[in-house]
Amino acid sequence: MEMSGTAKPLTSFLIEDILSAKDSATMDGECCSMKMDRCSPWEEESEKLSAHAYSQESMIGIQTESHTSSPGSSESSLSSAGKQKRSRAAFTHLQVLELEKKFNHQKYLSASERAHLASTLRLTETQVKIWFQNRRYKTKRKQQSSEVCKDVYRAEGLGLREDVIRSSLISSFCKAYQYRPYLWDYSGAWGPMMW
DNA sequence: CCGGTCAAACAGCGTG
DNA sequence: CACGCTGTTTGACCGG
Repeated sequence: MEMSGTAKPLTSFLIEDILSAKDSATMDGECCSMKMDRCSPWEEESEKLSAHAYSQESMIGIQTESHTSSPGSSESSLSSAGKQKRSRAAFTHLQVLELEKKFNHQKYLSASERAHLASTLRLTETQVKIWFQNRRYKTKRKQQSSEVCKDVYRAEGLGLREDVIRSSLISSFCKAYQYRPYLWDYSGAWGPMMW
């Protein structure tokens, strides 16, 4: 497995900038206990996202202690109590944004980069690892499906024009990401590539 | 309320 | 053993 491992730590200054500006007020107070799914600093700005992030009240608080960054041990707390419900943490706007930025820079992280990113974002290393794993898989699937789409549309029998193809792709993209505005933010990878 | 969609977490397997 | 890939499960959101 080749790790790129050479990209500059673009994340750090961005995070520190934003955290120092926005975060110190909100995040340190009620979230110092580090329920990671409760620590969105964007609460007042994005009702949808915060609703998503904070609706975890009803969920079993399995994951809340998990960012002591001992990967594998704390996160899979299904085991501990036998059969607790799996908790599904909703990462904050900021966390996803920075993960996306990092991902656009490099698709693979070395262990040290992952640890650094995890601590910067106040996630566990496992969460970062899984996020990158899922992200790579999603990117791959999206590429594959968009290629299939193009192939289908380019089939001569259909006789569809380029603008029809484009608007179709755009509309599906819009639909897919209407609730995740942060995903519009990046300029790399498969963003422009799709059209 | 229901079905579709997204995404975090997980399981299973392969690789070095 | 750690990590990756792939597919699945699960929980939350949205629109109809």
